[in-house]
Amino acid sequence: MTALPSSLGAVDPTSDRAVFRQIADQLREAIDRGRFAEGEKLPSEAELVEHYGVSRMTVRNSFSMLQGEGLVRAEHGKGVFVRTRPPVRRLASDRFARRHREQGKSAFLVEADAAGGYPQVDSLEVKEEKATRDISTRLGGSVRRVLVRRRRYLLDGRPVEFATSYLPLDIARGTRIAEPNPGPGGIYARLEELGHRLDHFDEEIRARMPTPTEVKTLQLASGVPVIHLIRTAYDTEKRAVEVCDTVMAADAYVLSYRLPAT
Amino acid sequence: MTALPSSLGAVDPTSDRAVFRQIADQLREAIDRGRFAEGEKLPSEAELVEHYGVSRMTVRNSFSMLQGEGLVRAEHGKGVFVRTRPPVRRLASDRFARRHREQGKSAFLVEADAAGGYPQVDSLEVKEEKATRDISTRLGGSVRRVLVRRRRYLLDGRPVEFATSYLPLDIARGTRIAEPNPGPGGIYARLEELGHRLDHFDEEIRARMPTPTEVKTLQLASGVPVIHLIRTAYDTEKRAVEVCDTVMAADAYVLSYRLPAT
DNA sequence: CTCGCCCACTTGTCTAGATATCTAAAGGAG
DNA sequence: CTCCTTTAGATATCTAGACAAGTGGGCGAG
Repeated sequence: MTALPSSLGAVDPTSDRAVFRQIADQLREAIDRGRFAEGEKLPSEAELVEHYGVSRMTVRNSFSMLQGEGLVRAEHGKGVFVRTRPPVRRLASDRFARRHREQGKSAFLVEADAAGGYPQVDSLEVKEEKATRDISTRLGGSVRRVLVRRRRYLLDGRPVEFATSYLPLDIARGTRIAEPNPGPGGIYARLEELGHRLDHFDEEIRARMPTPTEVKTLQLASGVPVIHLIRTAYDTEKRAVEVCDTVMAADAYVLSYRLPAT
Repeated sequence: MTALPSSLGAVDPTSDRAVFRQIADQLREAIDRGRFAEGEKLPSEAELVEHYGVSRMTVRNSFSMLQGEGLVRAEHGKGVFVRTRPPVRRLASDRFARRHREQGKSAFLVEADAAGGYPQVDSLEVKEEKATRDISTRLGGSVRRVLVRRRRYLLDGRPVEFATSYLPLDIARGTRIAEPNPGPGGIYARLEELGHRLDHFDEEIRARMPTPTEVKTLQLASGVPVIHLIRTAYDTEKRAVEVCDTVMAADAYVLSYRLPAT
């Protein structure tokens, strides 16, 4: 029973609750109560082994619980730290409003400015592909090949969002939309110039754990889910002119919508 | 190298990638390819130990990775199974439309009917409490005490959502809203009868891993995040008349919004 | 003083067990 | 036939230790 800086309690080996859960409970509560501040290092495995008189695997099991809950982050060779919350991006439902496009800014830049962060876009890829069944359905059902635009957004150097846009070839081929940089106001501005006046967007939102690919692309810590948003843009002719599939680091986003009560 | 039903490959102990990751990769790919169907049992730990020639902890480590990704679910004494996706509830942005209230149905029942499931509401609790700073701010800043309505929603017997509504006392006290069953059309219908004609709702959406309490309340499997939705209802006088804090099992929901392009 | 090596400390990975508990099916008592 | 017990097989928990690998500070060579 060494004197740990936080003076954690003891565990009851005869309890129904597994020892590693009891240890996790105590650490969780200490974090919640602020005994360990954001970014602060927790006691090392060796210290907890000695304090609780348990095996190292038991302590590691506790840490892995807390990691799964997104409470802590382990750094090889350094220690286990209380996770810090990154600055969040607030996505308002008016982010695609025409008035923003007319100022020549893309939705991402508008948001980043508001949040005061430093925005970047990378891994830009533009090409033609065969549409999946799902994308084809969302685009109206008769679309076979599509123009695909992939890009990753970073805020203050940290990747936060990975987006893929799909557009019917008869609309996008040979236009500025098929170029890496579509120009001021983004592809929505170009669509309107091409005569597709936008009417509304449908957004579908899911949340789930990331795939290993997404963990790499978004550099996600364990215990951080992703928000999966699929947006379909419709023009005033009721035609679906774009599907945008977006995967966002859930700890970096708050989505915000306004619904009429009528 | 026993003949496993799925004939998984071998691992390379000299590889940079940890053995338990390689095993997890192979199982993940087998699941993705449909070699193991939804709900199907994976090979037991003992079988994989023999197949790969590794220790049991290594296999368990692989399983725990897949569990964290929400891909599989372990059942004590039975085995490890590919997770089945529950029926999802699609929450449309018109779910609070007046026309639904006027039919005397609450939003949850309207949705459940559409999905063909069997809806239930339980752990109903109605009482007065001191407002937290956050709730007070959302209700306009000057509210000290609030009426609190807590309830849990179940679909086909499975808990899917836990919601807490906060209403200013000067609006709700002594009305039908303060009773466990607020009557046809729910509390929004009562608010309108009380002269608070609803104008719009603001919704804030986050996704994160559940707290231990939420895991219990929603009976969440590991690797399932929650969607945290905070809705504020405004009447035509621009007054916030209700804040509803909702935690949903993310694997049971798809949220859907329609945004005007203007 | 600076650079590079070494060392202490940390987490990551893996082994080889032991015991507990849960499940489901088989078998025996009534 | 029904009900209880047994048993095999499954996961859950825990121990004790080993080696690998990343981090950062100290120290000695130059």
